[in-house]
Amino acid sequence: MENQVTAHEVAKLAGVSQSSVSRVFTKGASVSEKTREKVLKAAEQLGYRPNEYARSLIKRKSSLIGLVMKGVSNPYYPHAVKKFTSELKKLGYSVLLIDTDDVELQMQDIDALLSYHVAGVVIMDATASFQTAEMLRRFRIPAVLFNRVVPGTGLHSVSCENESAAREIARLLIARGCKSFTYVGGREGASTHIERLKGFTEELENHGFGCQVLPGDFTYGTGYRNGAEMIESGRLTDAVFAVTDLMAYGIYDAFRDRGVRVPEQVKLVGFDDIEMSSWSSYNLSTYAHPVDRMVALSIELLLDPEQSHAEGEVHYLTGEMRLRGTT
Amino acid sequence: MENQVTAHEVAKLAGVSQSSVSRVFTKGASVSEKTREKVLKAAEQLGYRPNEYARSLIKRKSSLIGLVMKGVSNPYYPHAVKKFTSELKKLGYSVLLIDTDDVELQMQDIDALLSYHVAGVVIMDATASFQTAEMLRRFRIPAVLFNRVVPGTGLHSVSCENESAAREIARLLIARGCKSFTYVGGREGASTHIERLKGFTEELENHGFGCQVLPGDFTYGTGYRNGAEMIESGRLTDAVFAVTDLMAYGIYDAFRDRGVRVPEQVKLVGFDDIEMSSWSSYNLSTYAHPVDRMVALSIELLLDPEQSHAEGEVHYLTGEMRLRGTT
DNA sequence: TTCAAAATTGCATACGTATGCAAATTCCTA
DNA sequence: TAGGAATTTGCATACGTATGCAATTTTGAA
Repeated sequence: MENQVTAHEVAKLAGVSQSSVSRVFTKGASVSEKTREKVLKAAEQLGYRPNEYARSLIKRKSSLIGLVMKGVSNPYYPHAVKKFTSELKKLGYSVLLIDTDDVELQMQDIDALLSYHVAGVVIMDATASFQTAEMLRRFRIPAVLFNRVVPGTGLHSVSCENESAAREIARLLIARGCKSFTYVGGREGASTHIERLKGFTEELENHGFGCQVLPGDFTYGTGYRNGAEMIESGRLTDAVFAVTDLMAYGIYDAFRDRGVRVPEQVKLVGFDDIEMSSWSSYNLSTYAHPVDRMVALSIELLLDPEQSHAEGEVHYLTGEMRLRGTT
Repeated sequence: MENQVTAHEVAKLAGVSQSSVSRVFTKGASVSEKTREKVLKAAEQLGYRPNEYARSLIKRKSSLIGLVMKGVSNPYYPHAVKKFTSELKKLGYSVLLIDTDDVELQMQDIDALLSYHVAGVVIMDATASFQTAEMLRRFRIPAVLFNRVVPGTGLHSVSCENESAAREIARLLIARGCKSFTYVGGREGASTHIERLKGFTEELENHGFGCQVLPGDFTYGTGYRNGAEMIESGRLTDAVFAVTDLMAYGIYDAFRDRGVRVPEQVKLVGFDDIEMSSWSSYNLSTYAHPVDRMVALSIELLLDPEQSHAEGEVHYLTGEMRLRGTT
């Protein structure tokens, strides 16, 4: 950085003023074709890049978007992250990554977002939501909760049609002739868990069926334990709906290890459609998130000033059922 | 950002000069306890955060580290990413994420790294290495290749003891009584592939054994196809070593689908020890990367001026064998 | 060819912070 | 209490770029 090439040096070499150099690199500014060529040639020769710090400072506008996640619990997120970075890059934004579950660092993370005056924040981590949301509101930084809904924060949410998807799954299992049902859930309070539980149990009730509800936390391990316990306590049902694919794998493996066959004895459905679900070891029926559309909408909400300063709303997008071997 | 609170406003409220405010937020600067308190109080009241753009500009030093990855092919990387962000945050750095496999955006990605004059770059993506490495050298930006070695770039590499680990795996399989061997590889040219292949085949040769080598690309799908083909062409061996866990899963599933039992008929070993390997559906024997130490060393190399400007070296760290159900 | 309109250019300044320097204050010792 | 050393403070400036304004050049029509 000490040997930084500046617009002044480019200007000198090109025989123009610093302003002209700046205008060449500022879209929407007017420069003659002749100077543009001279400047670009000199710039290439020197390896000039506009200094983003000076630029953001003078424009009073950041080109960074904060991406807040916590750990790597679910392979579903890396896909979304990649989509975000690609799409944002096309719009000229870069991504500031916040990814830790160290509570002591959380304040530092928020500081970073504020120090860089990020143009917006995407939150993929529920636990950070409350503290962070407050700060974001205070500093009027546009924010979107991705795949979660946290009532009362006033932030925009972009989520999947969890409830109606869960209803669809219920109807599917009924149509397959199942008579008894289990729902294995996620962390208490998580909107994905709440909404999927609601849709599933209500739809079953509409058709005159009850539902066994088991607690979970979105992890494979807990899925496995739930699956094992269902068998050992004799509470196995005709159908199991797991709140995420990851938990479904655990349940499936617990069944397989104990000789319970899927789908012959039990039908199993997950949620997310992460890559592994199409692997032959699981071949899991599941509900696919409309990830690309969710990302696109999130970005739109963040960057449209109309939207981003409006009171937060919840946007539910429709995904698609993927029928595979477990039903 | 338009309603940015500046050091001047804090200074006015606290009744001191802007310089004093700056000194309170600059570590190593000398301020009296009295002014510090006044300033901190005023700062909190106004919600002041030093503007990182102005700061980086005047100090001519970035607090950003670029993290370059490509897609999400291997669940191994998210763990490393998280570790990087946490450790870097402790040192006062934030992470600029580059994550795309869109070739057209690659130049823009490099521009971003240069525009922000990142203090260093961690590269987790082999394909970007060549183009990017050249740029990084030209602009004297410290860089570390993580889990890959690309000869001739002059960049530091932090990697796992692939070769000796592969030898250890060969000896293990021999000790288990295997007589015929297969190696299923990764993308041609990838250092992890080359080194593991070399260690494995050489050690087998030392003991008088040959080895069938099958081409691969690090993906589950190709693992599966290789596994299937081995059976269908009658070239199944006593032991199979896959270049990554991900490929091992594919091979395993192909075997399972065709009634070939692991480990009774075939012993199977992977590499990486990602979380799934301990799941009961695979319970895969594998070699665990020393991820934490690899990350720590990478950061050390990046931030130590002595190291970062020295000619790049390859640093191999020792991991640990994880014996599970497939051997 | 001439002259007004349009386009382009350079000058000067501002963004918010860090820091060398000199002035002001505090501290310590005699 | 005096007076010199040490600490703290404010002033002024610089970092590299974008942009309003005025000066200059180019364009186009008569």
